Amino acid sequence: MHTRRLVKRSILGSRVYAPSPTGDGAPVTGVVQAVKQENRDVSAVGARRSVYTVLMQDGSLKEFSEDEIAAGQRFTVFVVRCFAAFNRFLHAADLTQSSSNGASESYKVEGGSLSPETVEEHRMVDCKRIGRDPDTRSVSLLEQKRKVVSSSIDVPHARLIKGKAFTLCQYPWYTSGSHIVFGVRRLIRQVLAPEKMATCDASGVEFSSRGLAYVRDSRLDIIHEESDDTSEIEWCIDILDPDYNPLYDSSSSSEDDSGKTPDKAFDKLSREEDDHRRGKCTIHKHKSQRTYAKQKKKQNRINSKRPTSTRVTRRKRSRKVDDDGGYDTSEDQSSDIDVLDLSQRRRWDEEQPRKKKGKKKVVMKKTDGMPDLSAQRAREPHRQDEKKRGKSKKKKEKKTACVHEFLIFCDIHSSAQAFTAIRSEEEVDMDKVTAAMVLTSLSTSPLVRSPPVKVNEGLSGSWKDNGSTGPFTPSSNSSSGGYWSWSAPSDQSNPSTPSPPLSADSFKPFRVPSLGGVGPGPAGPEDPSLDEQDGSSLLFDEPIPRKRKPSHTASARTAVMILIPATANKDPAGFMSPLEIDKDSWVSFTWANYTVLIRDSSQKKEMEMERERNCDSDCSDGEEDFYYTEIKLNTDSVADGLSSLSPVSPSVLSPPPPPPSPLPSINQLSDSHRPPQSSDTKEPHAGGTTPLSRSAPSALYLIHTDHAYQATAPVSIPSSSSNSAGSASTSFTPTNSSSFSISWQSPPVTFTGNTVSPSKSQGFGEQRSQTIAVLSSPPRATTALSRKVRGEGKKCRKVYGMENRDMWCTACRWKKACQRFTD
DNA sequence: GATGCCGGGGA
DNA sequence: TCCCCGGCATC
Ligand SMILES: [Zn+2]
Repeated sequence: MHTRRLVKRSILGSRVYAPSPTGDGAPVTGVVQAVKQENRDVSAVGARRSVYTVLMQDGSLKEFSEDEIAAGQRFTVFVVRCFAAFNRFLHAADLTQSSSNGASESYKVEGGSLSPETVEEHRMVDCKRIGRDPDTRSVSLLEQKRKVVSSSIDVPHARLIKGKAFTLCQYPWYTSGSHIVFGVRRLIRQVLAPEKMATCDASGVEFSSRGLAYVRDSRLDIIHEESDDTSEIEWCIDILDPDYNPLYDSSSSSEDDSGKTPDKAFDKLSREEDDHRRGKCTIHKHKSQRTYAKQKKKQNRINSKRPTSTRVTRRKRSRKVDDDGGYDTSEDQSSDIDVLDLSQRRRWDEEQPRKKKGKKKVVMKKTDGMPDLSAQRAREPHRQDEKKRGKSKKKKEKKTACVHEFLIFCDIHSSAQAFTAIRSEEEVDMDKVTAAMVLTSLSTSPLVRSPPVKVNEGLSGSWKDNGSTGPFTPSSNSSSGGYWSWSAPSDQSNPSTPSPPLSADSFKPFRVPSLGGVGPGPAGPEDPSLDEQDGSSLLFDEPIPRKRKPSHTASARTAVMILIPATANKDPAGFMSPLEIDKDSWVSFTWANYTVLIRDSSQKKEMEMERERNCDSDCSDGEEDFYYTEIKLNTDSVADGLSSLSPVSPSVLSPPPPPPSPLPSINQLSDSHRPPQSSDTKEPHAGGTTPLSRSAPSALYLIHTDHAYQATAPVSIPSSSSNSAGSASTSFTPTNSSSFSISWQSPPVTFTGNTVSPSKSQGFGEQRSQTIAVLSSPPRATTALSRKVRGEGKKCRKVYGMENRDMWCTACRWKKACQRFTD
């Protein structure tokens, strides 16, 4: 299968983690040089195994089985898995373990406690226990993937919950005891198939109702919700009014409940948290406001609902979570209450040791009018059955869409769906291909507005700690539609950049402020300019290209996600902060025990292009633009962070062949090591700007997804140990860069470096000169310039088809340059 | 093979 | 000037 081939290819050159020679946990990195197939009967998986020849840092070549180098791959999987797990997590009331990190800081959203292991566990559970020991690395990768897949399949079920959960995450300050007003969105456009999802854009969503929810521990109880059209509601919750703090509201969730919330306690809590909230909420507010504006229609209704009345009772759907990780989604229109159990936050309990049934039983109760979950469950027993759920695919998908909207990782979601779809069609064995596909699909998925999810937890994570800023705070502004924005946690004033008026679609870059602490202030101060430039990072809003559209389209969407486990100890690898690569273009937040960095490169690219256009400087033609853009991207992203990447020199003609060999440890990439030449980076990242690098979570995994099904092999970058030095590290090879997926357009990780266009790697200046040169040479220039480069966009012919030739613009009819769809 | 369009040409 | 079309560079 073609795909398969692609995958393989992409694997080549990928950085992987190999078991450490010493046997202890620290893995070693290497680059895959070759992949051999071994036909073993891998009964279980039914797939053949691959043996990877990896070039180790020390220059030696070693062969590893898939299992052994799973890390990299694992990453891919991991991501998926994580999400799936997350869902589970959300659902599972039991995750009591909250973990590890003492994260119980105040606001942590619960997700924080998920440790990889945990994830694994859950996953396993979900997966029906395939019988693997999560910890065992020996498990074959395939197997792992498989599992993952399966779990991801489950995802759809969780959509609602997920959405909620995420929402909560976004607003970490809503801790137990908080009340929130939420909105339920409904997807206007029903998305039935993953394919279509791509088409779903933000416009397809509108608020259909609002309600009040109470955050209890990690659970989000929907106390009251109003909506007109229940059936259509997808139940994505959006918090509309962060400030609203109906202390008086009741609805407690305690189990027993009667519905009363201990106001006092609650109050206390709220107060306690208030401070936090305040600061954090700021930006948020913006969003809210906007939202409000947008949703005016509904507002009327809503208003009435507001606070005072707290106990509502209407329920439309209810959902429950099981301890065992199973969750119930009763998404049906019928249920009234939604309960979200994020995890166990003990806080509330502590304060009010209420009754929790053993673990978290999820049973939430609603106050008055809310029937117990169990009751509901009873009502909707069918839902409980997972299998059943599976059957009703349509439903699932539909809902998923909803979730999609809210997740930062919408893409992922989609991919999950895509995957699901694929799987359903044929029992696919989850192998790399599949995984790759999943990832790929991720990138294409439509995101409606997906706000970045931010979990502000008190992770021990290094990132957060740094600087004054505290946890990550992406400062983004709202963008699209004003839907999402993050607020800065600690600062009361919103540190984050004020949201400048962005074009509707534009997104500001999320900056990860001083993560390292080294950096100057939190957000933006460092480089305002940067913001502007890279801001594109998280634009999920742009119009979504059709799925599977060629990556070339400007709108191609790709997303890179990096998860950095907070559990440093566990993960041996060192880590590098992607931020280093391009801090401005990454959106980061913490999730569970991970620091998650996401970047939608396409957006970035788009922005860049836009900018370029505006500047319209040298490059006059499309082609030039294109290149220019590319360059820029590389520059910015890669160079910026990696600086060294640049193949250094500048000779235009000869792009430096990427030396596959030494894997530079990312850490080294850090500023200090930057090669002087990096030139291009426009942004002055002064030393120390790469905060991330310093802090370091232990391992970093990176995923790269790309539109075109070029499956990119996930790369895991273990930076291991050495922060310092430089031993091996030299500079990033182009390859690496690609692995980092900085330049989305470039082919998947081909190790060969992106030969794609040498020029790309060059600095601007160089580029420019090159351009000039070209122009100067008459012959060439003429030829080149003479013919207009074909625009990327579809023209009349394509749009309307030959059948409707009459609909074409005249130019098209005459075979002249299209006037209607100009690029 | 399908497109997008330039350069020619006929009417 | 309006329309077509061959042909070629791209996709
Ligand atoms: Zn046209």
